[in-house]
Parts: sequence; C-alpha cells; structure tokens
Amino acid sequence: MQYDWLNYNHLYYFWVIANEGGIVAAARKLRLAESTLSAQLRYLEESLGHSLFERQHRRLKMTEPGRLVFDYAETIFSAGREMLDVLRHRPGGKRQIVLRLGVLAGLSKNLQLEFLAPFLGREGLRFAVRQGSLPYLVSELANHRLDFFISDIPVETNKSRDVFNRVLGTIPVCVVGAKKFLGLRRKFPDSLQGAPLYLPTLESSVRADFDRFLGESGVKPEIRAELDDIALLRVFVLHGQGMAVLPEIGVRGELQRKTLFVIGRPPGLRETIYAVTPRRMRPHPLVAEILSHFASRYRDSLKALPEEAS
DNA sequence: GACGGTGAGCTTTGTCGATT
DNA sequence: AATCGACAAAGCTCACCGTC
Repeated sequence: MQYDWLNYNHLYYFWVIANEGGIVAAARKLRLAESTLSAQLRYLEESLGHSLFERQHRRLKMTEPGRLVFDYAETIFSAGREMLDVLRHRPGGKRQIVLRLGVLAGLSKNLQLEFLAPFLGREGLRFAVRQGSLPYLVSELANHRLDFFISDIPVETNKSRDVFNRVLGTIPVCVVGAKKFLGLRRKFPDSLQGAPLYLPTLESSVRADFDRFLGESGVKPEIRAELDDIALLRVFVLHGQGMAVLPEIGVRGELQRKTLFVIGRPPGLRETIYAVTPRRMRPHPLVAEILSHFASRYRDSLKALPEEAS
C-alpha cells in the first residue's frame, strides 16, 4: 500500500540497516529483534512502492531507489543530529552549512582557491570539495550528492536536461616558459615555429581556440605532449624543456617569482569557466552568492558571452 | 568432488501489549 | 475494534568446513 506520508520510524530503521550493512547488525544496535526490522523494512518498501534492498542470498544490496532514499535519509538524520549538537553544546549557536562543490579534474588549483577564498573563513560554512570527470560530476549532481560544480567544459544540455550551465567568466590564457625562452617574446607568435610546446588535450575548451590561432598565424610548433591537467602542465613547463599553453592563474606564483615568464598572449584566447547547477532546483542562497561574487570579478569578460552555453 | 553438519542472515507466522 | 510495533519460534537458503 502506498501512502502520501512517510513513516520516519521506518525510514530511520532503513537508514540504520544501510549504515550497519545488514539487519542483524542493525537489530543489535537498535536493541530490537531481527524480525522486527525485517518487517518494518518491508512495510517501508511497500509504502514507497520500491525495493530498497536487493536480497542477494544472505546479503542485502542497496538498489538505485534505495540509494536515493538513503541520501535523503542521510540529510534528514544528519540534520537531526546537528540540531541536537547545537541545542546541547552550542546554545544560541548557528547551524553549520556544508556546501558540496565539485571541480572538474584538471582545473587550475589556484582558480579553485580563488573561487572559494573569500568564503573560507565564514562562520557556519564548510566546503566539501570533490574532483572528478564530467560524467561523474553530472551523475553526482543528478543524485543530489553535489550542490554544484565548476568546469571549463559546459555540459551538453541535450544529453542531460537536468542541469544548467552558467557562464561565470573567462580567464586569460597565455604561452609561458622558462627564462631561456624569453628571446621568443619579440617575434611572437612567429617565434613559436618549431619551438617545443606542451598543450592541453583536444577535449579542453582552450585547445580548439589555440589550434585556430596557430592555423591563422601559419605557425607550427613542435608539440611534445598533450596533458589534461593544469597542474601537470605546470610541472612540465617548470622542467624547462618546453613552453606550455596555460591559464595565467594556473602559474601566477611562478610568474611572480620569475621562475616562469609570459612568452606571448594569443589575442582573444581565454578559458571559459562554467558553474553547473541542477536545473529544477533554486540554488542555495550561499551558492548564488558565491557564483555572483566570482562572476562580478570577471564581469568585463562576461559581457560578450551568452547567459547559457549549450 | 560429493556429502553432511553447522552457522549466519533473513523471512514468515503467530501472538501480545499499547495506543487511538 | 483496529492498528502498530514488538517479540519468539520456526523455516528457508546459502556459505563454509570437515570428512570420505
């Protein structure tokens, strides 16, 4: 029988069973008979109209609906624990908010820091930052395990209708190299002819623009490696055997310390940064504040860009 | 490898007490 | 009286282990 209301007692039992890994362990923890938990779990499944566990012989394996319910239960009962903590230990204290942020693997670490730095010291706010591939981040967002993620590649909205790309801004991209390449500055970009270069991979949004720039300039450098990680590109270029195409923010420290130098700035070459949020849900006010803070920093870059990329 | 004993995990059934 | 949540007991299935 399906109901419009939820029996939170049943939900709690399910949550403990999932946490403990089985009915026997959960029964021990709750000091109940195993049969009681088995029956209550069955009632919950019937009321929800979904099996929450797949019975595999003597083991319970969580199903997809089970995972979804577990995520909600986790939020509900974590909030309950938090409420008790606040009431018992911090009278009058404010609730701590945890924002779950995803970052596309390979994105500049400095950029991530710049993104969060203004909010890191804020009372009652904590970040849980996870890196991953684009499909992984989209899946985590769809399953409510992330509040939003940042990426330099937009999600194809015809493939995933549940997400929304917001252009946050653009970051200048340049060719950087060690001191010994400084002589190439004068006749840039012609001086890149035959010069050793490390590039972002073809999947990168910057790569296509840079290839176009080379094509228009008629210059053919010697491409030594293609790397999909900004941090890795930075390490390669620091090794001194070649230059690299990088967002300036990714090597800001090295440029300040003069261990790397800007060899040239291909005109108009910028990396676009997107914030990907769930389409149907209003972002948390704090998320909106963070996004608008970052976007305002790069406001000038935004003027020429569409509101949503597809 | 086949067989049987044992234990573990889960379900079903019947029953009872508290609450509405 | 109906419903809910709890219990005990019995049963089912399977993994593991020792023996032949």
